[in-house]
Amino acid sequence: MSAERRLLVILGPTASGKSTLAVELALKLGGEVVCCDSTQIYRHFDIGTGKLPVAEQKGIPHHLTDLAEPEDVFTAGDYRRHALQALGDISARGKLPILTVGTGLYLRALLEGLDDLPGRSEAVRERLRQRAAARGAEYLHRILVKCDPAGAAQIALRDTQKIIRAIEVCFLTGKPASELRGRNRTGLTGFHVLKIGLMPPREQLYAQIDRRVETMFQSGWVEEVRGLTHRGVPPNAKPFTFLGYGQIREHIASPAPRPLDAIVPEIQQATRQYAKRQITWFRREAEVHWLASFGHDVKIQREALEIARPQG
RNA sequence: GGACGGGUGGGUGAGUGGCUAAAACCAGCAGACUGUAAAUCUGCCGCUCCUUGCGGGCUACGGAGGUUCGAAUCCUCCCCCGUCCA
Repeated sequence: MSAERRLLVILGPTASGKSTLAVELALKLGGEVVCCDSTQIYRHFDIGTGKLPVAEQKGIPHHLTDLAEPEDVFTAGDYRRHALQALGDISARGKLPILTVGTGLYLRALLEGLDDLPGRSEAVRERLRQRAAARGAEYLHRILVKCDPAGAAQIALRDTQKIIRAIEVCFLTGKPASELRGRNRTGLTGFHVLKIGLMPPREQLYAQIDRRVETMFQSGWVEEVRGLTHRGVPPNAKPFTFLGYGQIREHIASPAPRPLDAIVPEIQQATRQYAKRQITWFRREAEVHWLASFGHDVKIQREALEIARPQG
């Protein structure tokens, strides 16, 4: 039996410096970076999703970005499949995979696996959406109560998105979704996982977020979006739901656009709220070595290296 | 100087005598979340006390008085703000 392979996980809210830390650690530990971010999956959406510019990658290979076209719907299941492949490849080359995690669900899907459930069915969803439009959102919840009472009890009346998924699973399998949960789930095996979490003080994080959004605009975010619309990416493409992209798209498309001065603070605010949701999720993550500052902080980089360095 | 309109909790803003610590929305805080997850959703949100309860007390709708059993709501005066007429 060969020595167990290792996986280093770096998680933290947006703007906490995960990418920078990952590159520094990769340089010292012979690693390659694997992104775990639901937005960096999409091609051509670069600035606003915070993809690390090639110049800052310092020659370290980065994986699992730019896997999907803007019109695609990429899901946690898709991510899991790609990630397993990438981890295997990197390890086979004798390199250390370093996962930078912004999307908690994707991390969980990779580490703990997903239940063996059918994927989305656009046909089923379309039918349900039509019914919801005709009969009201709470009508869907009543359908769910009929096909999966236990599951319905766990989902809020107005949480249409989760209700639709639960009904979808019922329709596709003929069984209540809640009954199928937790069976046949296989997590990641064969890897020793080490998690490092970045958690700067809230005030500093928020200030950093505000600065980062400004920087994105200075780097040509608006021009990027203009290019996307010229290229014909439809307004209802999924990536236009990502922070900022929808607002900027509208700003460009509107005959009477609101000034950027009004839009920037809104995007900063939405980003802070997003960071809070990430923090809520990550707090529950087990066995994380938490570091209370930013990944670009040299002191933190040293601490992280101490933690990550293989023991004796 | 005159005529209107308006001043409500961190913000916008509803409320014209009791059912109002005051709708709704936003912000803020906390939380949930296994195939859209940068999504979606939930709770709290004046202060305070305790036996934590559809519990008690206090403060609150520009200011000061007044009417009333009872006022954010009615009256008087004053102070601000906006629009219009001079």
